[in-house]
Amino acid sequence: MSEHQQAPDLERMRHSASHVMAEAVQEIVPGAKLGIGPAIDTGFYYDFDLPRPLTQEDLKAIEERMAEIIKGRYPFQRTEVTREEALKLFADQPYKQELIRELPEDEVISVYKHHNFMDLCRGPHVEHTGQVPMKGIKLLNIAGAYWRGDEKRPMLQRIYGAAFPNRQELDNYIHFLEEVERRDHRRLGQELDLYSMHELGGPGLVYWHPKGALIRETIENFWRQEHRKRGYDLVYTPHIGKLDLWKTSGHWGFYRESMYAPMVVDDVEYLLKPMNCPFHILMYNTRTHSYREMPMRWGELGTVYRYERSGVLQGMLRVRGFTQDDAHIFCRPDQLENELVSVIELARFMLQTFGYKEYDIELSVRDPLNKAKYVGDDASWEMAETALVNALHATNLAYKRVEGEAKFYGPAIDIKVRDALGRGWQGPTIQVDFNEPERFDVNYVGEDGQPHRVVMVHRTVVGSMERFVAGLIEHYAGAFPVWLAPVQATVIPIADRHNDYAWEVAKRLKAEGFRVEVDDRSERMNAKIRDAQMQKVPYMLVAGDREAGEGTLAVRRRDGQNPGTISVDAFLEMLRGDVASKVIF
RNA sequence: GCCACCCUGGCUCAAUCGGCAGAGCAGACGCUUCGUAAGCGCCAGGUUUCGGGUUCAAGUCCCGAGGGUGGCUCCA
Repeated sequence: MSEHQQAPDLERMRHSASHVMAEAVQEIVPGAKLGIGPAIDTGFYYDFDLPRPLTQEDLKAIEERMAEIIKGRYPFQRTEVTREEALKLFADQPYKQELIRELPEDEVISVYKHHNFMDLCRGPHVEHTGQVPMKGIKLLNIAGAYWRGDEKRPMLQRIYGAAFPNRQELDNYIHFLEEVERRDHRRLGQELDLYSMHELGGPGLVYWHPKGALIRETIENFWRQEHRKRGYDLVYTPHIGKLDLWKTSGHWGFYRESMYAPMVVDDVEYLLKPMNCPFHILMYNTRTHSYREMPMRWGELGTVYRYERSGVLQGMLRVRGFTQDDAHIFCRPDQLENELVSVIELARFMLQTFGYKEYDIELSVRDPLNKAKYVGDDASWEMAETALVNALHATNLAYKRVEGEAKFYGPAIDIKVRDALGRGWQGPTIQVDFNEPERFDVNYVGEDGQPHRVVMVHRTVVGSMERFVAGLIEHYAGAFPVWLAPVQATVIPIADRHNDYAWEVAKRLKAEGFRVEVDDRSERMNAKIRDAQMQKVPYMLVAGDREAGEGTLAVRRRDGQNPGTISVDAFLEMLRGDVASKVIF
């Protein structure tokens, strides 16, 4: 599943498969104009400009035709051609013409031909179409894709195909896709009654149901506790601010497309906040600060609103209103590196607690070709980047430098976490900002009695509550560890005569602060177990004649590792241990 | 926003060619009192997302809007 490790011959086979598919498409939909068709992580795709939309049935026909082409064992033949020859060969292929014209002067231009299909292509390819294993190939879906990824250019139709060396590996991949679907936070969010969204309420706006809210509250409490431990103070700020504030901060100039239109209050324009930083700066500037106070760390679970284009919204992962676990650190330049290091350590601690064992670290810097998208001068950007690099070196972490990923006000360390399925998620982000302190004239008084410019660090460790919880739902497949589970145990009386005992036990557990339910419906025990199991409750506590008689519980754990029949006290001890250790099962 | 597809009780889905909107689950009620993943019966639940149109007749065909899904572009 990783692009870094794609074997050269696997990539070659996938690319050849895309050519085979392109031939099939050209036969089935006459007049197809070819875009590009590369190999990707799990297979390949090819983009076409077609006179009609493709349908699901087309995919079937294309697959069948591919099988025939593969059976033909047609050799792939490479030919080198001059630019003029190439233009002539692809006279009726406008997209290929564009590609040819843009090839550098000294580039060797090659075309690959198999059977009746020829494509402009650098190669390499397999020897003949028979080396493409049809049993390892499945066309998956049809999607729109802009020509060359540019939304101002025509939209082509893209066919994605999975391609693996054999049937077994393809099946594994299909199972992976099914597992992804099984864990989908939108499905589980509904089944487990965690959250909803409403057509009438507006897209991209999340309603946290009691169980989802409980998970969030638990995470937030943990977050507050860990931040206080590390010298953070917590603050609250408003949800709207005057337009002038956002002009001063630079958001109006550089972030406007993500902000909601101003609302007018008493003839003055206000904006819904897309970020918390300017508010924290206003608070900082309410008085002078001494170098002795530095660093000051202000955290806020701040709810922000950002306009996101309708097509990008996705469950709780991509929404229009969300709560960031934001914090801003105001510090002296000499403190910056230490602060960055401790933020990185905090971030790693949090990730580890939630069971994210692997992550990739990226250093996000400006797009050097498009500096107009960012505020501030080169010198500050370089200073900021150097500080981040030094912090990464100090923590001994490997990272990748990614151009064009910086925020508009400064470079960042972005941590991408890997979940239980190996998929990457946006995790913590740490940004150095020399610009807003400049714009808001943010100072401290130095040892020399003179004002000095503050350096600001913006950082989140979980990102946003919405995205983080969505990630956790999928990471845990809905089976939250005991400390987070909205219902930690369900007491299951076998018959109605055990209800009193069940409630008595539940009362004791609740008195200790645990989240316990009693299923006293007039149902069979089997049905109650099934329901609790499907709600992914960690512990089911069966209470029948024997248990009621001796003050015990028959404990069933949702993962099948059953502790057996134990006393209520012993179970209490077990729960306390699970919560304290935050154990994941 | 763009391309394609989708929208039928709370949920998951049926409804032949345009011809009386139906089932399972969930819910209410009743029976059952049961030992580790669904006990039985009965009842209720619908302006087929919304607004127009075509037709003797629209869940079904056409137009528009809203919402969603998969991508593209963009992001916590």
